[in-house]
Amino acid sequence: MAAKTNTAKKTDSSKKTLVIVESPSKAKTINKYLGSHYFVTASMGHIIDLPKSRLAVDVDNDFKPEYITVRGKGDILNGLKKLAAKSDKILLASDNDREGEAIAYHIGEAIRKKYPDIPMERIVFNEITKNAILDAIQNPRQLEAGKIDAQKTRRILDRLVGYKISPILWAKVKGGLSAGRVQSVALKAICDREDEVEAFVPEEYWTLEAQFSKDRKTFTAELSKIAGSKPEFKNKQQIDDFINSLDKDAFIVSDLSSTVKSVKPIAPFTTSKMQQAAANRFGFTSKKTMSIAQQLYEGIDIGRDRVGFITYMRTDSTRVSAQAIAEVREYIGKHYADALPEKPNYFSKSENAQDAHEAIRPTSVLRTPDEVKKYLTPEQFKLYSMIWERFVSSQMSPAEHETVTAIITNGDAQFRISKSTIKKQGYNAVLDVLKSKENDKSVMPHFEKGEQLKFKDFVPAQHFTQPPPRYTDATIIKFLEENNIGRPSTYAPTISTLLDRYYAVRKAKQIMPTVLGTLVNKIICQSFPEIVNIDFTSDMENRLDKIENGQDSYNALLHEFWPPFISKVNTVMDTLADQKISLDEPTDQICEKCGRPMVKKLGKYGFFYACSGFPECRNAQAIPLGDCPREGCTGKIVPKKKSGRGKEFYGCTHYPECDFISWDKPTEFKCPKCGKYLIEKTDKIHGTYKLCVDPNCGYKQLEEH
DNA sequence: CAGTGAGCGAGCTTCCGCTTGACTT
Repeated sequence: MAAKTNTAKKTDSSKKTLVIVESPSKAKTINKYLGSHYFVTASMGHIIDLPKSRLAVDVDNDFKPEYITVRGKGDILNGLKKLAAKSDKILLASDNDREGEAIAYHIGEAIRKKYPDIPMERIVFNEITKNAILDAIQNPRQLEAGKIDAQKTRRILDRLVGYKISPILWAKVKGGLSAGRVQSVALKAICDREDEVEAFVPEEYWTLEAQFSKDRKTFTAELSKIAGSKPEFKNKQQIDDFINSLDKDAFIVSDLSSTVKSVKPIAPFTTSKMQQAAANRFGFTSKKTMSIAQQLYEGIDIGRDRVGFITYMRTDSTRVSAQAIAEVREYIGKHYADALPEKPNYFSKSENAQDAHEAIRPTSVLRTPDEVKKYLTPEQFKLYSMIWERFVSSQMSPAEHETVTAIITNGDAQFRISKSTIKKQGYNAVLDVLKSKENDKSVMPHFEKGEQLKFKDFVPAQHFTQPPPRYTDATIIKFLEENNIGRPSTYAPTISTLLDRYYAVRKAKQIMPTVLGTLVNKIICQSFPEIVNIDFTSDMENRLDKIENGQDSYNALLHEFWPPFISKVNTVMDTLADQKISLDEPTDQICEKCGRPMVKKLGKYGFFYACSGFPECRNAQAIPLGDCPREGCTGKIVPKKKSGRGKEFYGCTHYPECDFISWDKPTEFKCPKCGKYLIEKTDKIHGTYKLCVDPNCGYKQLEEH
């Protein structure tokens, strides 16, 4: 009897508790906190989902979804089951948000099918600290049906929209195209902006500055008002007339004022803000930013240890753990004592943040950029420095700027000159960017009120109004985030989708629609205006919140949405004519074989030049990326592949007469030294830099920043 | 780590949201 109890006890204590999280890096960290009585492992995101190959939603049967194990995730699921068999308890610890709840539910169900008796609990934490994890384990809860239902509804709605509208595009335009709740809104924004750019008519206007001398120095004031309103000069005649109307001996300093402005530091990074800042400061694409951030998150070798440098990089929260606040306050107190506020700064969270993770911040502020530079690639260093600076500054005191302004009057005309100085550096002390801006070079002498000034010259300047800027990675992400469309994990992939489908191209950071993108957008806007209206997603989110709170049944939204939607889909499919407008774009190339003009076409591998005489003339050419650098060769460099597969390389169109060949893709830039094209290289010492194709030339252009 | 030379135009596709490596000389 006693022996039996003993055995049972022994078996029990030899079993462990299984903790399942989403990210393997997170699993590693938590493993360190929990020790040997726990298995901590990762699901790597969703493992159960709708199959990719068919709709898999029974629209006649209450929208019952058909869920399967995601392709390629079978091994992970089996691994989880194996660990489950060795465990006497399972803690479902996926992220604390709508998707995480669904992941927990799916994993729980899959394991329960095989091992119905292992007890399971749901635990959540929104920071990866030892205390937070131990606290979560002490306070398990049940799965939240509302969240799971909300996720299911979201998933099905997106499936119905995407898989019902895309086939219309296949039928009416061409195969392989796609539409969806998120990508189609992004495409519409890009097309709308292009329309504005095209419709824009620049208007001429003139501004006026006046130069004076005082104390043997020249200073400049700009015309700010005439008779109390903003000056408007449309042409040279108008500005000349105005200049002639002024009395050059009547410039009087009429007013002096000074204002002190306090500028608060901004919140630490969320995903979208980090992507925007990295795009604006370093010109990184959002894809590149995320890949570098992933490296910093997963860990960098420092000596014999490997540590994660930043917290999780896909987040919509600006929240910071108490532990990190304490650490950064101690750091600020030591290094910037006069910029340590009495209390920590808190930043309100965005309305729709699901708040499963902290803000993006360094895992330890003690790893200063300078100290860890030697472990990082140049690009990792740039991104890490930016994250570190933003976080430290976010917990510092405001900066104070003083602006002194003098108003100079002449009749009813007012000129002004102002100069800003930093009174208190505050959080700026830690920001590299702003340090360089400090030396304001404008001259501002000391004035007395009523003083008459010694006039020197007028400087009129011609300007033209500028069109609105096209979207960039930074601004399209800002647009999506502000309208709560898409999530931190999808901003970068959404841009990639638009580029992969050839709906848009990126030229010198600007995102512009192609002929195809414009056509697809036109069809969707005409046939499904409600889907690409930004209210569609916010209305959906409101309904999902109600489902989550139990105020709405999970499929009421789908029952309302579906009948008018599918009837519209059917009508459009039956009535919309094939889009016969040609997607071909004219070029200035002439066909070498028959002399007809070549056109730019879109094939399944991207754009190419083809003879406009197709099918009589089947001449086709790759799009040249630059001129052949060989001395005396008039060929062009085009992308090539070994029998259609493998890594792309670049060769001369005059092959085999010219055998120039290279792995390096030409950039759009020309060498300022010899005129041949530049290539881009990345290495550990210089980061990404441009280089002349011709090693004999040797020109090298390192990136600034 | 080195390695290199096709063809596209009509042919089976697609969503959003979680998460990382992986096709195979």
